[in-house]
Amino acid sequence: MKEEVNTSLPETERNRLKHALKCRNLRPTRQRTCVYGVILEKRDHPTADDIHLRVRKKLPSISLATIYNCLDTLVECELVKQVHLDRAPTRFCPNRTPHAHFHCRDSGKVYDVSLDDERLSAIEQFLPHGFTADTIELSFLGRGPVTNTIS
Amino acid sequence: MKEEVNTSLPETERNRLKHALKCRNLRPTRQRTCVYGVILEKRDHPTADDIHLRVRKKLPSISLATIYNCLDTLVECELVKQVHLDRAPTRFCPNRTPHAHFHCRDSGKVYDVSLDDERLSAIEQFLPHGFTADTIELSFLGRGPVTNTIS
DNA sequence: GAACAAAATTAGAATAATTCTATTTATTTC
DNA sequence: GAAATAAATAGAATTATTCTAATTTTGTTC
Repeated sequence: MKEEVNTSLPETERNRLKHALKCRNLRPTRQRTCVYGVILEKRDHPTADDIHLRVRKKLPSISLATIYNCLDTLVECELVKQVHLDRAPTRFCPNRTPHAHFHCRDSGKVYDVSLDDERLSAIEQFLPHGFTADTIELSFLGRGPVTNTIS
Repeated sequence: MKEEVNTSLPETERNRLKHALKCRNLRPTRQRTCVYGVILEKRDHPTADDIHLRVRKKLPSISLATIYNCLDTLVECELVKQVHLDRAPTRFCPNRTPHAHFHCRDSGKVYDVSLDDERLSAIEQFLPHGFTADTIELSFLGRGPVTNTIS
């Protein structure tokens, strides 16, 4: 039995997802759509576990294994990027434009740092002859701008 | 009882370690010395587990927890860097000069990609105003130079 | 639209990485 | 050399991720 569940993914993104999946002979299942929706909804670099908690509000029976499956598919489709910081669980990011990440030691927050074409190609040129990269990950660890505190 | 074990760390590195530890009021224990020695010996970006196996040849009773403790200390002392690739265990690298990492999809090998001052400061300038980073991690995922294969 | 094949999901177990806790051992300081 | 502190230890605990085998869903063919 197929229940209709609103996985509330805006038209543009839904089409982007459908298209990217179709190119690879994969199906836009409810689970994949919903996982993608949740990642787009709150762009705070959630872990698989965070995503599981959020998706369960819409698809209460979804398992963590499926979350990982869906995420792997989305990464394959280049709709989502993985972020590897510290000895911490992998985080996921739907920002498809070239960008780096900044991880604040104080707040734990992760910020996107956008990279224009010039910067991106500068980085690509770091590679010695014979090496080609399909994925570049750049991350900073430090302190972000001082936020107001009660002092 | 103190057994003398040769942890075979060359003079220069031994001094570097001693100095870095002293600055932070930490002690150059046999375990720390040996872990550092092993990391310097074979610069293949080993995991904590790899390091455990290697150190045990010299200090057979050392525990994995101590390996992690020592590694954390060495990272704190800026003698060792952590490398975070994929959803894989953290690797450790004794290259103290600025460099990026290249991870080969085919062989799984990790290469250091050295960064001169110019490149490093170019990267630092990516950060928006108000952000300061003490650690920068840049990694590439792709294919390395083709090695000879039996075809 | 029934029947089959292929793809995807599922629960839960298994594995593996890392951290924690409580105890023991070693080192420094007085 | 005793007290105080730091570090190491074993092993348990926790957590992240993967795997397995069974079930459900989807797509295709007749």
